[in-house]
Amino acid sequence: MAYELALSSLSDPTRRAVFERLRTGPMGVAEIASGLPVSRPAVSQHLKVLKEAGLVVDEPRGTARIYRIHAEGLRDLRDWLDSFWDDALTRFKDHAERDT
Amino acid sequence: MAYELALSSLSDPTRRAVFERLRTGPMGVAEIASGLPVSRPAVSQHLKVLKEAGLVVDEPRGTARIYRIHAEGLRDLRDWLDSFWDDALTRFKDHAERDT
DNA sequence: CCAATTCGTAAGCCATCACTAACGGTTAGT
DNA sequence: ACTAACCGTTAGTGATGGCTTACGAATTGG
Repeated sequence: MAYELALSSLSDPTRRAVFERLRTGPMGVAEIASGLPVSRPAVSQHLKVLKEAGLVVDEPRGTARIYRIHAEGLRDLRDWLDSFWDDALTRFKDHAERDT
Repeated sequence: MAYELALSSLSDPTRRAVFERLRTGPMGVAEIASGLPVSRPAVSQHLKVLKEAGLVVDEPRGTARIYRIHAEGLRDLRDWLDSFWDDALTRFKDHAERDT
């Protein structure tokens, strides 16, 4: 039901870069921005989108705010993709049965 | 390596509608357009994008041109998503071992 | 209490993209 | 050969969205 948000969120290259940067572990906004060719506020905006899509979670840590990947947010998208394989298999099966 | 194209292609709602319309089976452009709130050329443009992303294949059939889903085009995207689960599991494992 | 650090937000600019309308090409049938 | 059906492409327009700069909020440490 929420795979649309995950798709639109991950469609942007910079946002994917932010997301993949978190693969190395949780970190703050400034640390994410360093190493990316965009400003810190831009990263903050991207994180907001990723958070609304359920792909990241944040936690206050002093003055900083630590972000980390929330892989569960990808579940709906994954299920949606899998349904196409099921359809493809069913269609292939029907096609095979039609030849008998 | 081509999951970026699949993501950007499926990020558009209308394009997703076109893609899901083909779930019911192969059909022509006019048939896809009927039932969608956009014009036929718009559908044609979306199909071009989906084709470049390897998500659909087309085949001439008289004056018509039949499109159908090419599920294999989703494989790279699927693999990419799965890699995040692997990372999540590894991270969880490391976290558990740290507590021992 | 004051200064420094870290971050989110608002405003504005610019590029990208989806959409329509009009045209041209190709095939099937008479 | 002519007509009809089906489709792809182009040009132009309007809207969406990402980026930067500037500002304000919250917390830590001296």
